[in-house]
Amino acid sequence: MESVFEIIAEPNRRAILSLLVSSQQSVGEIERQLRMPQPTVSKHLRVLREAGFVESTVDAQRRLYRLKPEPLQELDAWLAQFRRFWSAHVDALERHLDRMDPFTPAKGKTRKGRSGPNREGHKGETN
Amino acid sequence: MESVFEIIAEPNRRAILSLLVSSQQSVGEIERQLRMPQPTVSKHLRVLREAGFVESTVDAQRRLYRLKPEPLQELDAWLAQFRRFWSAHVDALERHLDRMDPFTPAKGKTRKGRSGPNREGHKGETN
DNA sequence: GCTTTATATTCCTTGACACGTATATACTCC
DNA sequence: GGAGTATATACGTGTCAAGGAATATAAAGC
Repeated sequence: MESVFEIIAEPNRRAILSLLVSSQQSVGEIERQLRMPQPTVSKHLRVLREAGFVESTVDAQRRLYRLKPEPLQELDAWLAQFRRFWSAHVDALERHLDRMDPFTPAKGKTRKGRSGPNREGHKGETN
Repeated sequence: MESVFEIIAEPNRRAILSLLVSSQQSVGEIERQLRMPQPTVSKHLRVLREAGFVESTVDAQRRLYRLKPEPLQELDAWLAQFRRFWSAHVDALERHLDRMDPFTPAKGKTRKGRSGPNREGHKGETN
């Protein structure tokens, strides 16, 4: 249970994070809004806390939990390497479609069959 | 094994994705570059393919795998909800530091003290 | 057709983790 | 100080996925 990625793999934890994005919440509030048993909430909060996703503040018997940005930024940083790719991909797709159908009325969808070669060295068919 | 998040929780799968971002690769090339057993590569590729992260192209006995953008964009979309938060957080942190240490030479910016109340209702100490 | 090369799949074992239930800790208020 | 409230932890259990080893599928070339 080390990496940022494993932490957010759990749906309940993602729900908690999404809930905390608006404002800090006590354990009880999370429990009620997400309709999950209190021990479950506490356990997930523990994981999130130890991974640096949240921090807690004591208010009498309550603990107020709020988000910390660093781990999510780390995730964002990992994702960054793919952004270049997918913008390039959109361009390539557009060129590809252009080649296939020069008469597409831009945003229209009346595409017809094609006959030209693939871009790049594709030698077979997509699975 | 449904969600995008569970898919990328696995380190080897992330390695494969990172490898494919530069260009498409055959199973053997992935196997050699990442130094993992071939069945492992094939199994992870299967997961990635079924989740839409990659697609494959047949080239004789080889299969060339390449990235598909959609699942990663979905991840990016989820992350988007937190971006607002963490830009706000940077501002808050700066105000906080201002308050704590008025004399920090902080990268050339002379910080001055302040006196206003905290934002939000913090009532205790951070753990 | 047989061998080599490339990839996929099956079977088995193991470990991690999420959950429920029960209990512990801690604070408040009367 | 005892009851009530809020949160954390411990323990036992079931599930599921990752890994290794062996094998299956399939294409290429001689």
